[in-house]
Amino acid sequence: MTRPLTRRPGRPLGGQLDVSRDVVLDAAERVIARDGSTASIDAIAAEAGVTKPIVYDRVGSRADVATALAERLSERMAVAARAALDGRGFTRSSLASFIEANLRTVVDHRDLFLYVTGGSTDQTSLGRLVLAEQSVTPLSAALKNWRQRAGLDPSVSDSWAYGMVGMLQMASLWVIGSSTADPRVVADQLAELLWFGLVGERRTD
Amino acid sequence: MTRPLTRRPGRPLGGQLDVSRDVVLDAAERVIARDGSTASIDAIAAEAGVTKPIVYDRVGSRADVATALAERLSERMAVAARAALDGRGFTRSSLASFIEANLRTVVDHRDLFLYVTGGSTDQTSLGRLVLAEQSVTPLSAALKNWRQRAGLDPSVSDSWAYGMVGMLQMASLWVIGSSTADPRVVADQLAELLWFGLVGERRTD
DNA sequence: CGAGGGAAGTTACCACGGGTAAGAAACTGC
DNA sequence: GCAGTTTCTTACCCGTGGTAACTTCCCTCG
Repeated sequence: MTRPLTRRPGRPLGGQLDVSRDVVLDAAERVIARDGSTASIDAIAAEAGVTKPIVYDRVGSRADVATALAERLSERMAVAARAALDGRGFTRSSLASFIEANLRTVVDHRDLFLYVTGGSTDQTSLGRLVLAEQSVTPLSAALKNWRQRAGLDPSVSDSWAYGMVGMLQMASLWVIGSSTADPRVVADQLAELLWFGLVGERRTD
Repeated sequence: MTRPLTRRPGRPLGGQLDVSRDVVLDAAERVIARDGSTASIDAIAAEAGVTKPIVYDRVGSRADVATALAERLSERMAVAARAALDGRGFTRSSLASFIEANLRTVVDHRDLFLYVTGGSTDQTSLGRLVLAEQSVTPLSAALKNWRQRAGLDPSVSDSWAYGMVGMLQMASLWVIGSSTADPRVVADQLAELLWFGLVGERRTD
């Protein structure tokens, strides 16, 4: 009766695991930061010290992992944006700060951003929409609120929110990939465009 | 000496194939339109009546296929945009037409758009940048030219071009996925934003 | 006209990633 | 002590991108 050379399936000898959903997501972030945005579920599980089915149990499929990380990233972006605004009113300068904070957050989490906006298996692009909506929804609400107070047509809020988020995402991608684009300058130029429009003359609000 | 049940590798009996790069890309478009944006290389090859290595010989890797199709799509968008403008000057109304033409082109080629902007294997998102640049480059040039003539700072052209393309892509994605968003309305609202800016009062250029 | 060599394409294969099924040890309650 | 459940692992399946091996055609050259 020889012991098999390789262990057969079965619960290991150690006690109960204490691997929460957040521990798995933390591991995912670490491995993405270390190995890039192509991190596999296996690698994430290994980093968390567990195996693949645990990831599926605690978080879900790869798309679910991406969505969960998207929530973290957009939350971080919101925090940075709030810190940059810091009670200032809605001005051209504060808009530039808002954009710059978003760009810098993406630069600081380069591979996480790429993982989240990048490839999944099936409907990748529609998955990207899911991420975007986490930023779009509050932005749309803020725009609608502001337009209503100002006596302007609030129905533009959705289009504008999607458009602005898309603008930010593409600018982030550009800044990430280009060595010449400076976040501060890009943010200022995009603020110029959004604030005054293509034909707007420069004012000093 | 029995003949093997399955053919071994080897050149087939028929004459020379006449499958050009464009034939493969045509097949790719058909299968994407039929089966959705998750079409595999195998499926593309089968649709073209050939096998996988032919696709690699004529076009290249999956990323190369996506890039080639991106060229086709952006060319089609440019054609539609030119037709929509049709010699009109640069006005708010023509801007709306330009945006609407782009949105409608994407809607008409829904799955092709998703294939092209969607998942590849490695650096998906950076691949998306490659697609975007096909639209960004001419747009940036046009913006720079126009700003210079108008005596305005032309250095914003790159930021603005990337931002506008990102805005268009995200709006397209939204329109594709939403049943309520109407291309004409969205285009008009985005034109409003881009033309006058967030705080611009409405004029009637 | 026959042999040799490249060109052209097919089959078969590999690696790898997402996702799941089967199974063994450890707890739990009686 | 012992059945039943829980918890986790190993092992597996399948699809896809990408490539190697190999066979046949065809053209050229002696």
